[in-house]
Amino acid sequence: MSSEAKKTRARRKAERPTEILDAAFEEFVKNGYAATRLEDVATRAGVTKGTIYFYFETKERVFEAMVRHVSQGFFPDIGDYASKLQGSHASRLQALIGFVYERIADNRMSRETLRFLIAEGTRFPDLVERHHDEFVQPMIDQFQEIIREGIVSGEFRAGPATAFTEIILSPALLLSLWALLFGGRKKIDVAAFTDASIDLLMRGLSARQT
Amino acid sequence: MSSEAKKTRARRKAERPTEILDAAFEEFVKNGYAATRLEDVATRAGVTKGTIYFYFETKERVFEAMVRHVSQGFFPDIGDYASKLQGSHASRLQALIGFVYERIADNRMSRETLRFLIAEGTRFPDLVERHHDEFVQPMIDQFQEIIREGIVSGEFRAGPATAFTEIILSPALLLSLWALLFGGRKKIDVAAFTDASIDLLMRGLSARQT
Amino acid sequence: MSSEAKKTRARRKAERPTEILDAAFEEFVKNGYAATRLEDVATRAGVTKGTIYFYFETKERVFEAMVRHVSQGFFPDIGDYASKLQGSHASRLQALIGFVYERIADNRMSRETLRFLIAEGTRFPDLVERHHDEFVQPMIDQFQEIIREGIVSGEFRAGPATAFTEIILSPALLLSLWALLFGGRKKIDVAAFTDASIDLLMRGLSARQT
Amino acid sequence: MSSEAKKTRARRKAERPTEILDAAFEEFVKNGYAATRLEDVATRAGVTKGTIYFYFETKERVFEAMVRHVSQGFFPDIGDYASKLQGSHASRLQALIGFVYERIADNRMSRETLRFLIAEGTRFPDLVERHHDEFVQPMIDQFQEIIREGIVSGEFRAGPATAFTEIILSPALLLSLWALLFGGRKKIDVAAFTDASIDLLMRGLSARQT
DNA sequence: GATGAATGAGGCTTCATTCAT
DNA sequence: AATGAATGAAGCCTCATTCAT
Repeated sequence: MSSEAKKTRARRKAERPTEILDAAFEEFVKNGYAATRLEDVATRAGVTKGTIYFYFETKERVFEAMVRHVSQGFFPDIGDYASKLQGSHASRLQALIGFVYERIADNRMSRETLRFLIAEGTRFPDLVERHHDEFVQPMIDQFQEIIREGIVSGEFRAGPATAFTEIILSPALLLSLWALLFGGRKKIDVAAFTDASIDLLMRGLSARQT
Repeated sequence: MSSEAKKTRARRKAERPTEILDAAFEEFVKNGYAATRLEDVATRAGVTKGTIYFYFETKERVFEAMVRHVSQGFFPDIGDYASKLQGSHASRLQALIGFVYERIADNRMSRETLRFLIAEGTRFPDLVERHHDEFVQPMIDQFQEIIREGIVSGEFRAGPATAFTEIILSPALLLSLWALLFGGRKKIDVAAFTDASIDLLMRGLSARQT
Repeated sequence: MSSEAKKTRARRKAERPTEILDAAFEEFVKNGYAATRLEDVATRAGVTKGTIYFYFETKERVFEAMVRHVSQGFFPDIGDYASKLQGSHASRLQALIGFVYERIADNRMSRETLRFLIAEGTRFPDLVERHHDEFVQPMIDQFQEIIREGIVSGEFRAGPATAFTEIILSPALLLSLWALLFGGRKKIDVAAFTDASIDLLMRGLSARQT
Repeated sequence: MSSEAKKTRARRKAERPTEILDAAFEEFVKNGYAATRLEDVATRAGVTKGTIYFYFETKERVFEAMVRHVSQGFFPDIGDYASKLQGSHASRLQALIGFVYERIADNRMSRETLRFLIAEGTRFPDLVERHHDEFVQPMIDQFQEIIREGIVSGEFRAGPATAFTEIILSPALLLSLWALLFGGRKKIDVAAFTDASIDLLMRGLSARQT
């Protein structure tokens, strides 16, 4: 008997929505929002169409719930991580950049969520808004804070880029987009790319010449 | 009699495909590939459904032709522009970055093309491939060349980032994505952002401390 | 409550394909394959368009299934019938000819199936093949056998026609075609025609002068 | 310069309708009435769609004209042929049967016309009517006459089949249908089949035993 | 809770027909 | 006479959604 089969009915029931959303993620990734059939989602989740409608009102709600569901997974605790960092502001910034690049840019779920937001953002503006408020802005704020403190401490210079902390995220975005667009064909060495980005950014921000 | 009606049949015919593709661009931007009805494209172009099928085989072909059509407009001559640049490598690099950021990142057609490629790249892999070969790679090559020469001349240092010239494009991508995702809501001052990016990048690349 | 409405869902479902195929037969007879709209088939069957597509993949599949469906009805047991025949070979042959002429040539479903095969055989070659193997060839074989035995027993002469048993079927075909082409306008008395054909054929095959 | 190109404009013009109908025949044979596109007919005829509409009002008229056109070719003069026959009634009947079987049953145009009439007879009842009156009935009448005279002269017996002269045509129909249905796959040796049919029929009709 | 048969609106595509040139 | 661009009605097929069981 499989571990799946061993589960109690109550336990299985509680997991149904999650299973559906996981299946939805794969199907929406494969075909995009409009071209995905709820029937295929159901099949992948091991249920039937009707069951999906028991848990979700419409296809749009499935999509929204799916985006929320996968969003939880890939960025659990940047605040947590940031608060535990030690050392100079420069080293903390480096660590944070590395964390973001590897946890986000190089993460399939994060990447495909970005695709969903770009592709369907017009249809689902709330999703974009939410994503910005819950993930993007806090991330920027973390960087902002370290940089501001670093300037105060004299490690970083107060250049114009400090007004656009987003710039620090941009290489990560490029990494994501590259993967979304060129997939396996034009691979970028994430670790090397991250190191190069950190080198460039740190030097650009630094108050002194290394 | 409208100016449209005055045109000869032959002249009208020659313009029809372009008119259809322009209309297609607007409709695909508004709704995305799948949710766009060719009937609406036709109406916007001032023709009927059947006429579209006289010029294009399928909806997919319309989409592909549309992407190719708009792609021609927004990046006519980066090689041209680059070859005319004078002065130090640093100043030439700055000029090129400014050119790219303003002509591409801050251009609606370019931006929406990026959305098309991200959203529908899986369905239209040839389009992505083509875009890479004709636009992305040449752009990277231009930057590559200036940087390499700048290193030889001693203006730039041979840091790890020189192996990932794409990084220089990344703030421009962020600019594009920001516009695609947050549209009018969270505006970024393009000029100031460009200046900040240039400052950061130039300082990061520079061989000496300013 | 109609008797239809009383039936359980499961029972209704089991009958649906048959109901659809019966309706399809009538519509395809009325308009031919291409000019028949699946919507009309649906209406006649008391369902909607979508239901047809729940049971059949395409219009072509509906047509194929319809031909198979009606084919089952009109020729249940020629082998059965032939094996039960008694008496001289001549009388057995006569009985078999009568059976074929009345059950097949004078049967609307059989006749219209012949029209389908002639009209759409190019588009549905498998249907023709199948029809030949399951109905035509076995029928010919039955005649063949009786004639061969009749020759051995001295009842029939070994003329050249014994190599073309199909000839015996030809008056039946003419009967079918006449009905298909001239319908009610130029009626042929089937019984009299059958008798005349039998008379002619039997005399043509017979070894002695009557 | 091809012989085609040498023709005067006036001469070519006079042949246009014929060329169109010849092309129409081939296309209608290939696809059937409904599935044939006038555009393809035009292309095959070396003209454009508009030209067809210059000569014919509608697709239906093209089809009707085409059937009439090909009908003229394949049975020019059965009356002529019959009137020239010499010898006994039996030998004249044999000759006529042979003529019909070889000129009609074994003729592609005749055969495909039969298919057109069976497939589209419901849509074009006039065509069927016309065909019956101009070709079928005269043919039957010819046979009728010879047989009647043969009975008077004592060559044929006055069996029931003499009331159904059509029977004599039935092997020819079978030959046609076999070709229409099974095409090249299940070939019948026309000459041998004709001989066998004649043998069977003549013996069936004959007043004496051979 | 779950199923899956049934619905029907909607969109892509085809093609006979028209008509300005 | 001939062309071929343009029209628009029509039909196949899809699939989100419903609901009786």
